[in-house]
Amino acid sequence: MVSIKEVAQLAGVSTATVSRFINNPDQVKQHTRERVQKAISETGYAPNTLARNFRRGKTHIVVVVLPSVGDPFFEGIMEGIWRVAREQGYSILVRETLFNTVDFDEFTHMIFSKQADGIILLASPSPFREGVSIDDERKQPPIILSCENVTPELKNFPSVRIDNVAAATEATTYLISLGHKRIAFMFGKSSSTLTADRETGYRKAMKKAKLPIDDTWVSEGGLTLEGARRAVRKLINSSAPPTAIFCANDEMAIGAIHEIKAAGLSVPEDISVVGFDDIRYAEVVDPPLTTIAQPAEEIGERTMYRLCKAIDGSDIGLGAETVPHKLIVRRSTAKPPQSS
Amino acid sequence: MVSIKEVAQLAGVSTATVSRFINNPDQVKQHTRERVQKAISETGYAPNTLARNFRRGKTHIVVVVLPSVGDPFFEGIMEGIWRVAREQGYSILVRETLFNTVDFDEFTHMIFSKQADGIILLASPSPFREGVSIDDERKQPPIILSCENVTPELKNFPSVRIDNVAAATEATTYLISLGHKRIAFMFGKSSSTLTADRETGYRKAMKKAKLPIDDTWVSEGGLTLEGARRAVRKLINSSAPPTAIFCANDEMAIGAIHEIKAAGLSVPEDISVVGFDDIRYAEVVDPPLTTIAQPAEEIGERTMYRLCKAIDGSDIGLGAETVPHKLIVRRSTAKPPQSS
DNA sequence: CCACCCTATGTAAACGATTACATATCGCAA
DNA sequence: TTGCGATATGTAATCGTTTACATAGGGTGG
Repeated sequence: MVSIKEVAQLAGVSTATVSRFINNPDQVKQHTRERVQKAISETGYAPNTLARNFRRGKTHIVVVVLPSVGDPFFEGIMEGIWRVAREQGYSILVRETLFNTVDFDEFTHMIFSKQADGIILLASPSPFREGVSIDDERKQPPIILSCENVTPELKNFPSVRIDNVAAATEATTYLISLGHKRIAFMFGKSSSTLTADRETGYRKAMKKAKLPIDDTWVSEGGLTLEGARRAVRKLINSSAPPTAIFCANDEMAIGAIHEIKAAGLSVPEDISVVGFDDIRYAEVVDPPLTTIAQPAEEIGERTMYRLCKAIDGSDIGLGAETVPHKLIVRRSTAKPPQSS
Repeated sequence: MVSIKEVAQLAGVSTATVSRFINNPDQVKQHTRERVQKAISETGYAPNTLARNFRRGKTHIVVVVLPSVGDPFFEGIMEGIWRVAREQGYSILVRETLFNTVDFDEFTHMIFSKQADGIILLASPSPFREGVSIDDERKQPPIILSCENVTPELKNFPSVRIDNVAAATEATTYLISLGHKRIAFMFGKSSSTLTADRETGYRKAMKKAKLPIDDTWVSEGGLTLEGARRAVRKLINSSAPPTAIFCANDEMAIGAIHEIKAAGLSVPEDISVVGFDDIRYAEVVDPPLTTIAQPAEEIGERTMYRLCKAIDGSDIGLGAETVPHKLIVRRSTAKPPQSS
C-alpha cells in the first residue's frame, strides 16, 4: 500500500506538501501542484482513511439503531438520514435490535471508544442504570432519538417526532365521528413512549366522547403482522367484539385486515381498521388503509441535522422537536354495521 | 479523553502491559492484572478504536450496497449478514443506491483507502471501465455479490444466489400446467443478470411448451409498486391481454394485483399473478401470493462468510454459490377463465 | 539597498495503540 | 551456588496523517 511518504519522495516534496495538496490545494503553488498530482496518479495513492481519522480524532460514522430495517416506515426515515449524512460527509452504520432491548451503555461506549461520532436511536434501549438521569445539565454525548420509540426514562432526550397523542386522538375521533362506539386499540411494546402516547390519545378521545373502554379491547400485538393476527382472533371471539380497531402501526393494521377477512368478516363493512405511519403498502392493501401519515423523510433529515450540530459541539438542548402529521382517509373505515 | 498512558501511569506499569491486559490477559500476572483493572475502572478508560484500527490496519467495517432498504426482501438478507457480522466482529455500513447506478470504482476505492475491509453488493454498480475484467487471475479486492442483481459484466464475480433461470422456469411451468397460454413477464432493470436470468427461465418454459410470446407481454416496471401498476394498465388494455402475469419480484406482484382489482378484474379468476422472493407481505395480500421463496437469511449468511474469508486473505475463487429456492403456491393463481 | 512581511515549503512532533526486542525476575536443576 | 530457561514487564519504534513551527525566498515600501 503506497503511503504519502512515497508520493512525496516521487514528487520531490515533503509529506506536508502532499497533505496540503490533498486537503487545501490553494496553499500549494501551481507548479508544485502539478508535480504532486503526477506522483499521485503514477503511484495510485489513496490517503489512508484509518490514519486520517485517527489523527483527526473523528470517525465520520453515525450509528442508527432500529428494531428492524424491514419495517417500511423506517425506510423513509433512513432516506432522510442518508441525504443529510451524505451532504455532511458521514457514513451510516446500521445496528438492528430485532426488538430485543439493547443496553444504552453500549452506545455511549461506542462514542467514548471512538467507534462512532454520534448515535441515532429509533429503537428502545433498555432503561437507564440506576442513578443516571437525562435531565441534568452535564453535557450529553451526541445521541438523539427519532419517533420516540423508546422507554419513558428518555422522555427529555433530544428527539424529533410527531405529536403522537394528538395524532392518536385525531384517528380515534375520526372513528367516533363515523358512529363507532366500540373501538379497540392494538399496540406494540407497552414500555415505549411511542405506544404509550398513542394509547393516551386513544383514551383521551374515548373519554371525551364519553365512550367506555373494555379491557379486552386494548391488546399488545408486538407491532408485527403475526402479532396483530393473534390479537385480532382474540378480539373477534370476545363477547363484545369492537366495530373498529385502531392499530399503533400499519404493519399491524395490515395483519388485522388479513385476519378479519380470513375469519369471514369484511373490512370496513363489519370492522373498520385504522393504521399508523402510512407505509407504502398501506395504499395497496385491500381495502386501502386509513392511517396517520408521518413525514418520515423530514423526521430523518431533522434528526440527522440536529445530531450533526451536537457532534460539532453545539448545544442542541433537550426535548422534542415536533413535526406535523396528517390523517389519510382511505377505504378501510366506514360507518359501523347497522346492528350496532 | 483518557488514554492508555494515563492508565499505565496510574497503575504503575508500562503501556505495553496495559495493552496486553486488554488483548491477552493471560500474559499478565494476576497481581498486575488487578492493579491495571483498578486503574481502568477508576479512569473510565476505553481503548480508542480509531488508534487501534489504524495500528492494526483493519477497519472491521463491511459495506453493504443495496438499492433500497425498504424492500422487505433485503431484510432477510441483512438479517443473515448481521448475524455473521456480529459473530465475526464486523460492523455493517449500509449504502443505498436508490436505484441509481453507482460507480464500481467507488467501492474498490473504499477498500484501498481503508474505509472498509470488504464490500457486499446487492445492487447494480455501473459497468466496468473498459479493459477491466473479472476473469483474470489477479487477486480481487474483497468484494462479493448476492442475488446477482447486477450487470452481466460481473457474472463471474464471487456471489451467492439461487438458480434464477431454473426458478423462473418452474414458476412459468406451473402457470402453464394450470392451463395458461398467454403469460406475461414483468421485470425491473433490464441490465441486471437477475432480471435477465428470470426472463431466460420464462422464455425457456414458454418455448418448451411451444407457447408464443407476444412482445407486449414482456414489460419493464422497475421492480416497484408504482412501476408494476403502470405496466399492468398497459397489459390489460392491450389487444390480447394475458391470463397470467409472472412478476420478477413480489413488490411488483402486489402492485399488479392491486391494479388488476382496481380495473374491476379479479385475481385469480381473470388473471393469475405469480411473484418472486416471498416477502412477508406476500402472505397477507388479498389473495395471498403464489411466489418463489428464496432462503434470504441463508444467502446473507453465506455471502458474509465468504466475504470474511476473502478479507482474511483466503482465495474464495470466482463464480456463484447456489442455494435452493422453492415454489410456494397460494391463491393468486388458478386455471385461466373458460373463455380462453 | 534594507527591513519587513507574506507565501510556499520543509521539519518534526504529535495522535494512541500495538509489538518486536531488550531486560529483569524467578524457579529449578546441576 | 551457578546457570539456564521460562515468564513477566519495560523500552521504544512504528503505523500514515496532520499541523505547529521553522525557514527560505520573493516582493514591496521606504
